[in-house]
Amino acid sequence: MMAVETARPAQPPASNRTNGDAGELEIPDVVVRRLPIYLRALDALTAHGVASVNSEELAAAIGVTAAQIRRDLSYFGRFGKQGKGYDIHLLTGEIHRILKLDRSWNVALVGYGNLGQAIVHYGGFVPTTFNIAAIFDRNDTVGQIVNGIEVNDSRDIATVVRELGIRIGIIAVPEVSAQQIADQLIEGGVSAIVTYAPIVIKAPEHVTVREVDPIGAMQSMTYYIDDSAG
Amino acid sequence: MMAVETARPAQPPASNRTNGDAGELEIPDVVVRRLPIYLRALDALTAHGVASVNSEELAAAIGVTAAQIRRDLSYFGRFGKQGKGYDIHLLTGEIHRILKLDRSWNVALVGYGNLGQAIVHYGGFVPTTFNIAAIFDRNDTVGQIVNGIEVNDSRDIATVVRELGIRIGIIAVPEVSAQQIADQLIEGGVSAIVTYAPIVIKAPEHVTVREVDPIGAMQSMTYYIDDSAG
DNA sequence: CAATACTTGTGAACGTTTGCACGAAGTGTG
DNA sequence: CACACTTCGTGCAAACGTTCACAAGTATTG
Repeated sequence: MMAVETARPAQPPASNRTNGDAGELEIPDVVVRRLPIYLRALDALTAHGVASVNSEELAAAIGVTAAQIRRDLSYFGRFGKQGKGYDIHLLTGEIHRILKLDRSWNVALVGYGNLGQAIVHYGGFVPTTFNIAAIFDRNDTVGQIVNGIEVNDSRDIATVVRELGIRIGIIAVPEVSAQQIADQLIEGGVSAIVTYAPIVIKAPEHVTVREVDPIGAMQSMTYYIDDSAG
Repeated sequence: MMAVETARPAQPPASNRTNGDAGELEIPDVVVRRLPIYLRALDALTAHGVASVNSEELAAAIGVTAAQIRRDLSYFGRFGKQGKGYDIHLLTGEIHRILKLDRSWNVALVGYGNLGQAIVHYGGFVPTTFNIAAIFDRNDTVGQIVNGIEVNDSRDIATVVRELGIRIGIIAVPEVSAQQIADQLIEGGVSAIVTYAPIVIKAPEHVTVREVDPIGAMQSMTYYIDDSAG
């Protein structure tokens, strides 16, 4: 797939670089986006019973350079050990902490059509990290009970989201209403949005938007298909 | 969503830069990935009855700079008109041609679980551009007729894909078997793969792989969520 | 415990991508 | 048809991201 993402230069610790000492560096968004990939590779290694890994091995597993991995991690601290590599358990923990994945996040899903249902029933959600805590739709699915929660009317997004303190939204509705849904989510206090609608969502600075766009991905891949041969 | 993509420095026309004249320039993959976004914005404008647009307006609609749009398009030709802007119909046609979207592509879908079904029933497929021509699965869905085509057994991927001359594959299966599926698609002659499985797919140079990763997107967004308040 | 081997973290070099700013080319009006 | 206005396409420079290469630290072996 492909992503059109609201690029963000990173701001979290953002102690305004007083200089000298250990002034928190500005962390590129590309780096932040790679951390989940490292996490997956580490999980796979753990599943294979490996306990330690060096940057070269990890790089080979992911398909990047070892230098990139070392540099990426160095933005956040010194997690490796010279002559040895990285302790997988420790590194996994550190990345979880960095990404704030060492807690549970409630998520609001808007749109309970084919796609929304596929998302809800997706088993791959890391169980304790993301938890679909509210579902919204407009049609006859409203009122239906799914996974123990009731499908709400889309009109109540802002209210319900605010009540539940939800900070993450997933938009799985047709493109026409996507911007409006985004606005309501933001009004409700959401500050991270994953959208499947193929439009550019406008959002204020402090809201991160990531677009899931398989069609765009395909459209850009055909460029590379060598069609000369029959 | 988010994408871990096999970055490709572009190679298509790739006349090996003899120099001087109009030597086809090496086109950055970032640029190619932005073209579908331009296309969507242009479509939206057309739907609003607009016939002509300048780089500044287009940029505002997408959320990028006007210079970037002009530069991106300049890689492929001179589609604008000074003092006037771009003719939307013309530009749309050019981008379609560039991305080879001025024809129909058959696509193979592997995995007919919740996700696969959502993909098949997704109305947003530009009707004539991408056409799901083969579906594969392993379970009891094999033999079922969907949209006029039969669900095939995953074991026959390479054969069927080759017979139908399919060049694009979508992987919507659990992660464990994803690499194996990719291998079979490639064996069948596919050279573009969109995968929803959260693993890094290994593929030869000439195959483009784009990963659709909503979970990764969420995991990286939590980094930016300011959780200090409430 | 000295010598050898390994691997990190990072300064500096490099390559890529973005944005500025302006000449050239077009439009439109009186 | 001359002049004012608009907007593209692009040379150039700055910003950004990646990779090289090596000093410094850690492990291992005889």
